Amino acid sequence: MAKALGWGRGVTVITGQFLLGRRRAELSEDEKEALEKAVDAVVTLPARQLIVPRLKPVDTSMLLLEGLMCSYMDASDGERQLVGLHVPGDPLDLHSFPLKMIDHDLGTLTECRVAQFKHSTIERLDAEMPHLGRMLWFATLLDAAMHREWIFRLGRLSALGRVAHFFSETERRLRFVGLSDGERFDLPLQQADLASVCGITPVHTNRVLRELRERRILTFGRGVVQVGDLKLLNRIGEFEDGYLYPEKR
Amino acid sequence: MAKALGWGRGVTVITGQFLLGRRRAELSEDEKEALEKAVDAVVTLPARQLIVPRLKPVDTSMLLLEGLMCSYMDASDGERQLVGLHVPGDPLDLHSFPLKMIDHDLGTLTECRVAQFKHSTIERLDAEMPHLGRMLWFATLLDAAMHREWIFRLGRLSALGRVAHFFSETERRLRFVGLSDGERFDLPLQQADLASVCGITPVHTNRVLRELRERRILTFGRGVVQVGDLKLLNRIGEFEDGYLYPEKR
DNA sequence: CGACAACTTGAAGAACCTCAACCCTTGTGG
DNA sequence: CCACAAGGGTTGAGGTTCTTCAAGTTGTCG
Repeated sequence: MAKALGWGRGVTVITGQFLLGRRRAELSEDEKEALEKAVDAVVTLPARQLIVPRLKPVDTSMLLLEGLMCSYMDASDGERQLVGLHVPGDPLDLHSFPLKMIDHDLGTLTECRVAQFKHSTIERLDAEMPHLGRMLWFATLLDAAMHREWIFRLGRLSALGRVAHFFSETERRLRFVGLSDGERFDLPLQQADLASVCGITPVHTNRVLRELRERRILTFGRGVVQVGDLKLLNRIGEFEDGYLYPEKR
Repeated sequence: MAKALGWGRGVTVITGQFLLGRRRAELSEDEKEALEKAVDAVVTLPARQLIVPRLKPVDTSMLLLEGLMCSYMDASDGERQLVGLHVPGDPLDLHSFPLKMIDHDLGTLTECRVAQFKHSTIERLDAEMPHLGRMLWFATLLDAAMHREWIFRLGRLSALGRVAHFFSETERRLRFVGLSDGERFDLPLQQADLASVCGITPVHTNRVLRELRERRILTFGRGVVQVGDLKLLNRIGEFEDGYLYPEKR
C-alpha cells in the first residue's frame, strides 16, 4: 500500500493520474494530498465482471488505476450498447456521489486495479475544500462531454467514421495519461466490443477494420492498435480534442 | 421582475421549476431562497438563435423558464445533431461553471425566457452551502444520464424506436414540470428537428410519424403531440424513467 | 491434438438514404 | 380578395449501407 512509502507534500502514488493532461495543474499541493489521503482502499477486480449494477444505492466511488472498464446498457433483445470506456486516471462512478446510484451498469473489460473512496469522505472533502469539490464536479462533466460526442458519432457518422472517431478519442485519452505515443497503444478489446461501442454489428466492424487496414490508416488485433496515419484517422472520425478539455500549453 | 413581489421564505417565483419532480424536495427553504436571490437577471431570447457558442469562455449560466432550447453539434457536411433538448426548469449551461466553457452550441428553438446566474455568485453559493452545491452538481448529471440514454437510443434502436423513445422521454420530462398530462402536450418542433435528434433524415422521420399515426400510437403536427397509447409508445422506445431520477413517491 | 473462441468472408435482404416531384398551409402584396 | 411565393410536410422510385445468416479460418489453451 502507498502508505508504506511515507508521506510528503504532493506525493500522489495512487491518484497521480487523476485529471492528468486536463486541469490537474489547477490542483494545489494541499488538494492533491487531501485526495490521496481520501483513498479508502485499493482493490483488484477480475476481468469481464459487472462491478456496479444500475439503479442500486451505492456509498462508494472509484478511480481507475490500471486496466479497462466500461459503462453499458442492454437492450431488450440482449444487444449491449457501451456508453462509456474508462481508462486509467478516470473516475468511474464519481457521479454516483451526487446521484446516489448510477443509471447504467459498470463493469470490467480486463482485470483492473481501482481506488475506492467513501461518499462520506468525499462529502467532507467537498464541504471543506470547495475548489477541490469543483474539480471533482469538473471530472464528472468530462464524461458528459464525451457522451455528447458519442451521440454525435452515432447520429451523424458512417460506420467507418464511428470506428475512426472511437480510435481517435481513445488514442488521445490514453496519451493524456502516458499510455499512447501516438503510433501504438494497447487496447485489449475484441471486435465485438468495438461493435458495442459503435452501434454496428461485429461482422460489419470486421469489414470496417479491413478497410482501415487496407488503407494503411490503422491496424487493430490482439489488443494492440498500430496507427498508420493519425491525421487521416482523426479527419475520417471528424475528431478534434477540444471537448476533452486538454490542458493549455 | 420578481423582486417587486416581495420576499418571504420559500418564495420561488423564478426558480420554482428547478428540479421539480426530481429531488426538489431535498432543497431546504434556505437553499431555495438563496437560489432565488442568486438570479442576476431574467431575459427573453428570440427563436432559432445561437445563444452560447462552443469553446468560448463564459462567466454566466442560465436556467430555462419558458420555451424550448437545444444543444447541438454540426458535422462537416453541415448536418446537425441535437445532443440535448431543454425544457422549462432545466439548467442550460450550468456545466459551464466547472468547465469554464461548453463544448457544444446552445441555441433557442422557440422564443425563450431564461434566468441568468453569474459564475461568481454560484461559486459563493457552492462554497457557503455545500449541500446546495451538490444539488447543482446533481442537476448537471441529469444531463449526462440523458446523454447516455441518447447513446443507447442511437446505437441500439431502429428509427421507429428512436422516435418513440424521444417522445416518451420528452413527455415524461414535461410532466415533471406540469407541461404534459400524458395525453397531449405542446412541442413546437419541426420534423427536421426530430430528424436531428434521432440521427435520421427528415424524409424518413416523416414515414416513421406516419406509421405512429396509422397505428394510433401518436400524432404530431403543428407543434402538438397527441398521445394515443403511451404504454405502447414507451414499449416501442424501450423507455423506462429510472434514468431521469424521478422523485420517490 | 481437439475444442473453443475470435476473426473472416460471401451472399442475400432489410432499413434507411437520396433525389425529385407534389401538396398544403400561411402570409403578403397587388 | 385573389395570386403567388415560401416553407414545411408527403409520397414514390431507386440506390447505398448495413444486417443477417451461414460457412469457413485462425489462434489459443488444455
